[in-house]
Amino acid sequence: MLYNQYNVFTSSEENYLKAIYHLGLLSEKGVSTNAIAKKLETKASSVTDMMKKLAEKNVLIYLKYQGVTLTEEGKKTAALIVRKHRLWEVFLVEKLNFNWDEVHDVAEQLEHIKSSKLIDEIDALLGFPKQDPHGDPIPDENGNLHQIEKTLLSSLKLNETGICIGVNDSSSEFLQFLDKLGIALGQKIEVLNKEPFDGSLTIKIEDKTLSISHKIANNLYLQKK
Amino acid sequence: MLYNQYNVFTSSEENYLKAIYHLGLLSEKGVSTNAIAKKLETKASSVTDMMKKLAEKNVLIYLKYQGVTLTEEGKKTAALIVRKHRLWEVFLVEKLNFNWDEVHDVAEQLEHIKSSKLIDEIDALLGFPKQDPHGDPIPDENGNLHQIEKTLLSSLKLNETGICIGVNDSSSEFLQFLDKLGIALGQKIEVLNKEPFDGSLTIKIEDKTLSISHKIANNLYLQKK
DNA sequence: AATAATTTTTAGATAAGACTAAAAATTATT
DNA sequence: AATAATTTTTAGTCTTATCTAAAAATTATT
Repeated sequence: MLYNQYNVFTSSEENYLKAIYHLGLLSEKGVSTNAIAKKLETKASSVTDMMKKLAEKNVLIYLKYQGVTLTEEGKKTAALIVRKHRLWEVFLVEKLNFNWDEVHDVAEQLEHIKSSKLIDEIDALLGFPKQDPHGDPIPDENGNLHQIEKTLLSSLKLNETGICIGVNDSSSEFLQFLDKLGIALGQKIEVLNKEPFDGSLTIKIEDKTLSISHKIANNLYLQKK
Repeated sequence: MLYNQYNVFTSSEENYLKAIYHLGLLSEKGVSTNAIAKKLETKASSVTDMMKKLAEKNVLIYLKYQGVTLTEEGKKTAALIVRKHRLWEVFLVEKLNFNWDEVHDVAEQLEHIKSSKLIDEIDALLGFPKQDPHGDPIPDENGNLHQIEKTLLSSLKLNETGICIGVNDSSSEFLQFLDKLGIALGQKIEVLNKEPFDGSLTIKIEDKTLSISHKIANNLYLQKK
C-alpha cells in the first residue's frame, strides 16, 4: 500500500528518482551516493542532500553511508516517469519523424509534464506500445514492467538466429553507427561465424553479410528463435 | 536586427516575456509593474527584480517607474512562446481528444519545451494551423502575427450575420457555458433582436434560436459576412 | 591490525526566484 | 500647490538546488 499517492515532485526530484530506479535494477543492494552522482553528473554532496529530502517524502530509504533503496511508492513514481519518457520517445519517432538517436534529450524534457490525461491519450494514439524505439520496455500505468526474454548477440552460438529487439547502449553515436550498418529493430540476424581471435562476428542480416566487432555484438539484444 | 538570437531563457523568464507581450498588445505605452504582477499572480517587487534581469539580456527596455517595453528581440522571443503554446493547444484538441476548455494548463507546461524540430514537426502534423482552438492567431515561425478582422458579437447590428471565430474570455467556465449553449467556432450566427433594456440578444445559430446576455455577446468574436 | 585510499557526509557559500516591509517616486485629490 | 493615495523600488529574508572544502566513516591494502 502506498503512503501518499498525491506527492508532487520537482523535475530535479524526478530525475533523482529515475536515476535510482535505473541503477537499482542493476543490483539488489542499495544504490550508492557516488553512483547517483555519476549518473546525474552532479556532486556527491548534492546527492546526500537530495536523499534526505526524498527519504522525508517516503519514496526511498536512506541509511547514512549505506546507499538508498526505493520504497514501493518510489518505485512506482520512478516507473511512471520512465513510462512517460519512453512513450514520448515512441511518439517522436512514430508521429514526428524523429530518428531514434534524436529522441532522448526532448523526451527528458517531456517526461516532466504533469497531466495524466496527456500521457494516457498519447499512449492510446500510439496504440499502447510495449517497447520504446530502442527496444526498452514501457512500464504499464501501474508502473509494472513486462520484460521480454532478451539475449546479447555476443552470447549467441554459431548458426543461431534471433530477432533484433533492443540496444544496450543507446548513445546517438552507437545508434547512428547501427543506421550506417543498416541494422534496425525487428530484423532477423543469423550468426554465420565467430572469430575466436578478437570476438568479432560474421552475421547474416536482411540478405546481407556483415562483420561486426565484439563491442557491437555486446550492445545488441536479440530474441532467440 | 536582433542582438543575440542565442539567448536561452528559463521558464520563469519566458512567462514574464509572454505576460508583457500580451499586455503590450493592449496599449502603446510601457507595461506597468503592477499589471505584470497581477497577470502572473506574483508581487510587484518580484517583477522589478526580473525586469532588471531581462533588461540586461536586451529583451526589454526598463526605465524605473516607467514600465517596460519589449525590444524587437523580446517581441520575437515572446511571440515564439505564444506560437508554441497555441500549436500545442491545437494538437491537444485535434489529436488527443482534449476539449477546448482543458488545454490551457497543459499548454502552459508544453510551451517551455526546448526543441525547434519538435515544434516544427507538430506544426506540420497539424497542417500548419493559423488559429488555436479559441480562435486566437498563431504567430508564424518569425514571430509575426497575421490577425484576421474580428468583430464582437455585441457590436453587430440587427439582422447582421457572421461566423464565430474566437472568444475574448477563454476561461474554462465560459467555454463550458458555450458548450452547453451549443455555440462553437465556425458556426454562423445571425442577430434577430437586440434588447435595449439589458443589452441581451436573440440570435439564430445552426437553426436554433437562443437568447444570450450582453456579457456573453461581449466575449464572442465574429467574422462579419 | 594499522594505515592508506576511497566514499560519504557535514558545514558553509552561492544563485535564482520568490517573499515582506519599508522607503521613494509618481499620480490623484482636495 | 500641498497632501493623500497609489505605485514602484529597495533592502533584507527564505527556499531550492547547487557547489567547495573539510571532516567522518567505510573499505582496501600492506
